[in-house]
Amino acid sequence: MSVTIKDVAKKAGVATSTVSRTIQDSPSISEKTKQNVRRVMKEIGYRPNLTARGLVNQTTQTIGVILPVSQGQGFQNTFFLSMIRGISKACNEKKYMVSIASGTTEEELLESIQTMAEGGRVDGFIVLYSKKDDPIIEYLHQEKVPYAMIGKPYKYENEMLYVDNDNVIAGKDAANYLLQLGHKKIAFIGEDAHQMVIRERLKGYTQALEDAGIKVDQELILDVTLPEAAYRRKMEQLFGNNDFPTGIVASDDLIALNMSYLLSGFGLKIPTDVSIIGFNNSIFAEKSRPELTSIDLHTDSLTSQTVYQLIELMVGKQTLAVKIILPHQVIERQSCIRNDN
Amino acid sequence: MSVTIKDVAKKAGVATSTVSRTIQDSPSISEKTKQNVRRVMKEIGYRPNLTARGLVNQTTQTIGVILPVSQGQGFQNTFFLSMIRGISKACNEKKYMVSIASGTTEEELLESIQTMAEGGRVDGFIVLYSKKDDPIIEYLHQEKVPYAMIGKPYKYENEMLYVDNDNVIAGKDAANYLLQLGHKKIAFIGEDAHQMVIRERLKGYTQALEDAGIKVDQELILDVTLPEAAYRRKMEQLFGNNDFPTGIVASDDLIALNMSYLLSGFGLKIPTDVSIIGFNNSIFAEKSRPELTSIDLHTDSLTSQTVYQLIELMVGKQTLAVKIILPHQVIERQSCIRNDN
DNA sequence: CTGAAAGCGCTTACAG
DNA sequence: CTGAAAGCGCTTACAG
Repeated sequence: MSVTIKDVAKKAGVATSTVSRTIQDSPSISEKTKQNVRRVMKEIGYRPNLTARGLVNQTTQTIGVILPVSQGQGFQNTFFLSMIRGISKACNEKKYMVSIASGTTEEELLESIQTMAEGGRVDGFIVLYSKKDDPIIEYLHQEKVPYAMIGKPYKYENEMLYVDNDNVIAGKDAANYLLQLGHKKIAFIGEDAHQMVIRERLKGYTQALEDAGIKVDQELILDVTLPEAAYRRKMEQLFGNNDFPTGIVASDDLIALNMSYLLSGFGLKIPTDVSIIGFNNSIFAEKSRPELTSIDLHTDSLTSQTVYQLIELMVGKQTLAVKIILPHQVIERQSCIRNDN
Repeated sequence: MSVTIKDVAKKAGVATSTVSRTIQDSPSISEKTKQNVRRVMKEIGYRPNLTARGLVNQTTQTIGVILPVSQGQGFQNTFFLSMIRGISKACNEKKYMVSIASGTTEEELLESIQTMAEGGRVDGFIVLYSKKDDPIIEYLHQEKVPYAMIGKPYKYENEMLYVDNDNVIAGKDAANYLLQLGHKKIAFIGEDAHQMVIRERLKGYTQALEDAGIKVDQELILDVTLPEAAYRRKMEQLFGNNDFPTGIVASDDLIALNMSYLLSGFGLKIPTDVSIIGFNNSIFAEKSRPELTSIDLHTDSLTSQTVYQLIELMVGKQTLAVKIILPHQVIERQSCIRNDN
């Protein structure tokens, strides 16, 4: 139905191969012919059929993005969407397309990834999460499908491409920021301790406290995914009396936001009573009142670097297991103040 | 590199056409041959090359999902991700893939959509937003690319496929819910009045109040996208004295969540002082404390219906401009109580 | 019930 | 500098 290379060739009075070569701007075609062909292409509105091109080149110019199996990832929502957007942006620039692989169960996800990979619909994948014993990673690895991870791998760390922040140091910096402001009793609130990111940030938090000569109290560490009742009890324990923590490291801006509301239930205000610092420097950090001090992770570079590196890998220019660690920085806003008790 | 239909044919001692037909489970092939061929396929790990198939069938089995140009859509984040997940789920089921079209500018978005559409990489699109004078819609319409909208179209309403809630009635129901609880002074907080959804919900809110014989006070209507200072001033005006609204209709759960925090700044508590109802019945409604009463919009059906209908349209089984309006319902939680002043 | 052949829209050696 | 031909991995009339 649409106009093909043949139509262009006929109308321009050349062979299809000549048209193909001018599309690729091959130096073996004279400038004159190229111009003529280009004119015709414009005239009849030719657009190359990417499917046909893909078939002969054995390449699809598309990257698959793998979302974690959906469940309880509530607070991470915003992170994934910005990842998708960032990847999409970098891909637009490189003339790649992006496909989404997602599923309600691990089987569904794997199935979808398999048909994409083996059906030749993507050249490679970007995995947006990291967890232990992940059959998806196992599959990609076994089948030697090109892939990259945003985050820190549990396994194959030295054999795969990944882009990440140093979340241990980031966690440390968050805690240090509060320590430096004079806070002594600092809590850590995270979502789902099984996630690599959270574990690392928690580790950094722990180190910072230890380095400051403060004994780490397990009671100060809270997991949002705790059952309702248990969570409520712990909150009561922590903030229900006068000896409450004056500082909080929240593993995510949204968690910080929710936290501030919960605190108001105990009659505590941010930052007057409690200082809080989040991660991601997301839109929520800017939109919440007071504006949230947050650790910026350069998510833009996270996505663009991943895309560029993965493309190198896919076109075979590079086979090394490159790791890229991006810097982070504290963005100071209004949710933290000095505490000199 | 990978195993093709030819390999299967040779090993099974049949022609490639026979292999192709057994893949499609054609009735013209004997059960015996099919079984033999299937065995061989399994044995040597054959997976059809979707690109090749797409080339001959002139179909790609993929749906493009169009995200709005990114800017200030903060609170909607969660909505788009759940749409992507829902679409992906329905597509997995129907053996379709999903590609993402997104851009930082309208030009970038359009460009990306064009190469997808004209490059033959998608069979159709789902548009996840609705706005006035949208060049994207214009393009899709002119070029007769199959597409569907989730939401209510500004233009071509009678010529296109869309799936939506009745947001006017939903807005009305939200306001009525509060009215019925005895609230008289009810505020409406929304994000970006240019969006169709918000306009509709606001309209419903207005109607409900009028129907109840309450004059609608423009001061009670707040737009989150207002500049910082102006927003703060309006909040002060509304909640800075004793005559504050006792009920709030928030156009989104996240806005409601943020609102509750802001209110705590005025010493007001949910639901003791102010009752609040949100939209989307999102994870935030469940996770916030108190749990949020919210209007469920059946987002799952929103996505699945859209996918099914769009597929019908793409395969040409249907050319009508179907509209599907999904029901909604109030999910009662703990953020609203009676008010008998 | 099965196979040989043409074709989907491109690209790329190979000749000239 | 340009063209004729083969081929990427499939599907589908057309014959038999």
